[in-house]
Amino acid sequence: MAENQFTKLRKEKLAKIRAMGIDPYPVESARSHKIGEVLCDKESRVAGTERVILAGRLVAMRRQGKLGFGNLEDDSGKIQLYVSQNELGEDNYSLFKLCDAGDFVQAEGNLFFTQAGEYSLKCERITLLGKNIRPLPAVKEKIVDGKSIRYDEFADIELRYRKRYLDLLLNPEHRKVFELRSRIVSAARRYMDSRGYIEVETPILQPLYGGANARPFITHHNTLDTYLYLRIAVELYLKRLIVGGFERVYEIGKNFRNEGMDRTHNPEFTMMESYEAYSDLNGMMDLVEGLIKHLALDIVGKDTFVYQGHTVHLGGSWRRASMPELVKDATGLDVLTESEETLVAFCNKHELEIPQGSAKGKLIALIYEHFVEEKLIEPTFVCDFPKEISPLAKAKPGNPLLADRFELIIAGGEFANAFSELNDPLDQRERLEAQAKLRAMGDDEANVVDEDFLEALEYGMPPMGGQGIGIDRLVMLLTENDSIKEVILFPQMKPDHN
RNA sequence: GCAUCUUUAGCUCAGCUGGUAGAGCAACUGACUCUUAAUCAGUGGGUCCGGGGUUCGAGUCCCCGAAGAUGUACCA
Repeated sequence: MAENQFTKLRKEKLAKIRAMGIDPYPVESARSHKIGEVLCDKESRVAGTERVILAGRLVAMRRQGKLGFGNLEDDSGKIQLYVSQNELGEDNYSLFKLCDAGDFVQAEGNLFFTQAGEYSLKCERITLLGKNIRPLPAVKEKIVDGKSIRYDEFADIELRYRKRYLDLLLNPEHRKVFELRSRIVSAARRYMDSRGYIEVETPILQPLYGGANARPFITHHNTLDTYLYLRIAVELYLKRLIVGGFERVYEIGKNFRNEGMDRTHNPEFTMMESYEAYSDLNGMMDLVEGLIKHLALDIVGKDTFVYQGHTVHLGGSWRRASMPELVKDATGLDVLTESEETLVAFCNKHELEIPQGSAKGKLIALIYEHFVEEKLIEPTFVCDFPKEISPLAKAKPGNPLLADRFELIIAGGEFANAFSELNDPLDQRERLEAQAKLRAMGDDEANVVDEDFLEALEYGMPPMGGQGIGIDRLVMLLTENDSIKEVILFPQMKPDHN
């Protein structure tokens, strides 16, 4: 960014400060209290003679000649500084006069109430800890009846994403979203840990990618002179760990999918996947429902959320429904008994675009997605997916056309995906080879055949349940944000050419 | 990807049927020893998102492009 009038003036101040023999970026600081600490027990602190040293960012200045007020903020709170030449002496006060809103300072003195009754630090010494040379956007705040009214709010959405540090600094409600995200993720870890799961880390750079239908990012390793893929899912590696004898594993981490970006998609996003030996689809429903309810009720503290224009209730017992029945209720079509030709005709009639190489299973999913999914507002486990589009899931007992799989739908969107995992190595090979044929026919999101994974299965894998939850979307719901960019600190943005 | 809207000072915004750019805050100078959106007086500050075009004249009209938002299609 080019130098502007502001940075030029502040660099001149910097030179003046240095000419006074003061280092504007000293190594040492000596904070005795966080601001939040001294905001408690105000009366007794004022009555006593306790000296405190506070440190933080100067966020506002009100100067009047040989007296001035500033607001000092750290991550625990904000307090007013009372700065007078009488207390500081001329030299130190002249340093204060060179300070700007945005500087980091250390202030030493006693706590007192001003004539206006505001709890403040009466400064006896101001030390500069870090000079600012680019002014912060001038947001002003007034407290009326305990509620904050902000003027000239830093509100430009694009700037908020591109300069997230300013958003966090100037918009406390956005900082709270990320604090809550952090608590949600750590609570999810504790929830899994307390159920005997161990957290693992598997490769992000993979020689083959798999575990989902998606196009990958490709990168290159110089020393190996080989192409690698950024993972699109962790499924196949976690299953290898179950083969290796771990019975309960989970991973929370980034996946990368080389696809479009919009309100609910970022190219890199966070998933939690878990696998549990000797469990199955029902076990996964209990796990997912228990986890999300715990996060809502115990961490966020409520069970009703407004999301994407809908009011969603997470309390109560969640509905478990069958995809073919849902489709039948919505369209009258019995997708299990109707012929593929009938389904094609139905899709054509409703102008649903049929992807290349779609067989019956894909048609059923297509019809479901258009006529059912977006209408499912309250949490619903949609079971009985077509087996054909579930290449890593076991067949449903008693119905070879269906998979023992569910997706959790809330407010018309997918929040989790789970199966009774396929552990028959020969069946798995057939399914992946069928996927490879789809690829050959032009479906570039179909799975690839991972021989190393198939070999692992051949050594034997116990029956198990596995699930994946999209963490970003869960945080969107739990923080009531309709855009994924609001819950990712640094969302992917196109280069800014201006 | 397509459609619509937005882009003007550091921030938030105004700018009419085309006439040569404004406000508040921030900044700077001065006054001010209990202010708190401090106040008062004064001053400076612009690639009007970028590039073309029409016109005597374009922030404004037309075309191309960029970024963002929203809707829509596909993927979590």
